[in-house]
Amino acid sequence: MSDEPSKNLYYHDPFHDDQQPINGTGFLFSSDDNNSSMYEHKPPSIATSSAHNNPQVFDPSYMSFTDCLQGSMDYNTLATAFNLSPSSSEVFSPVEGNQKPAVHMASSGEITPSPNSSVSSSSTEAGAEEDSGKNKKDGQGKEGEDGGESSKKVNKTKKKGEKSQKEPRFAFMTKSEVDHLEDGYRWRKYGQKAVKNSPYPRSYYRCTTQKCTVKKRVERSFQDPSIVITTYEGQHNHQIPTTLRGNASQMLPHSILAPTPMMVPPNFPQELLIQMSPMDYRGGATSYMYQPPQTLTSLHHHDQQLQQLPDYGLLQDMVPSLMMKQEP
DNA sequence: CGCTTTTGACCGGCGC
DNA sequence: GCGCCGGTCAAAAGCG
Repeated sequence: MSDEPSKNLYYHDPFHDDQQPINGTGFLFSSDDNNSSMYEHKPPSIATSSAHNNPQVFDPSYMSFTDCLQGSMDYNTLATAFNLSPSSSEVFSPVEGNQKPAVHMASSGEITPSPNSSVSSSSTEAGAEEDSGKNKKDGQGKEGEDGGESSKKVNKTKKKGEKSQKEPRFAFMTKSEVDHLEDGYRWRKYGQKAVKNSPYPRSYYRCTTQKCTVKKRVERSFQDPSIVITTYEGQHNHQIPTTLRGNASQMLPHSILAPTPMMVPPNFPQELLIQMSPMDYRGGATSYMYQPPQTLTSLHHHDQQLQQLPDYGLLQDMVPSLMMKQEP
């Protein structure tokens, strides 16, 4: 693997083949429609084989994807958590259609090795990957009627009618040597597939907590092997299992959800913003942390705390001062 | 022994 | 209708 900081990253759309040049790193979100961002993730301190990799924690309150997922922090914070420079975060708004996704880079400061980056995403999984039938067998209730078919027949009873509701999802790129980044939750790998046009496979994980249907896909960019693209789908309906370095759920100060308005792309889909709203850190793979500077009106499901304005206070404790320069 | 990973098969959607 | 492809299943293997 190349450890050298790549100058030009290419984001290989997880769901499509188009890859776009990326300078530096970014962070991409994606939701129903999809969009994503990417940030750099310092490779695990000591090349842990690949078992558990702890994202270069920034100590006191260890933050991880989880934090991000749960919406207790914005991706700036998240970036910080991974020793990334916030300035290297970018957000793209997905665009339905083929229109080129709008890339936005937040240059809150520029402490990054990588000047500016331009990432484009277009992971419009809306159509195709829609979930080709997820929801199939609720949970895992396979009737196991193996009958007599020696051939392992996957008798899945998926109702085609119900197009399984599209779970909110988001993806982000991480610069890491390990594929499966530790995020506080427990995941069980349930599949791996070769990715077209890429030598790297895509792994499928499912949250092991009962009744939790959150899934995530992890794949490595073939353009830049040092980049890992993680896509979360669904929301956790439980708290972070207390395991990893302590009680993760306790490490997240509730006020870490300081959004960075300026990071919101002008034309960022409001719907996404909504879905990206912070829920409490009780769970929710799709709680995003930033809110549009102005609108948060049309709320959907997770609108509970959407409207509350972020509290930048605590964030300051967590993130470098530079990130705070952009407060309202 | 229980849980996770591996891996080939299967399923359904989509494009041709 | 057929083939491709992404996603998932589930038995077997691996691991602590």
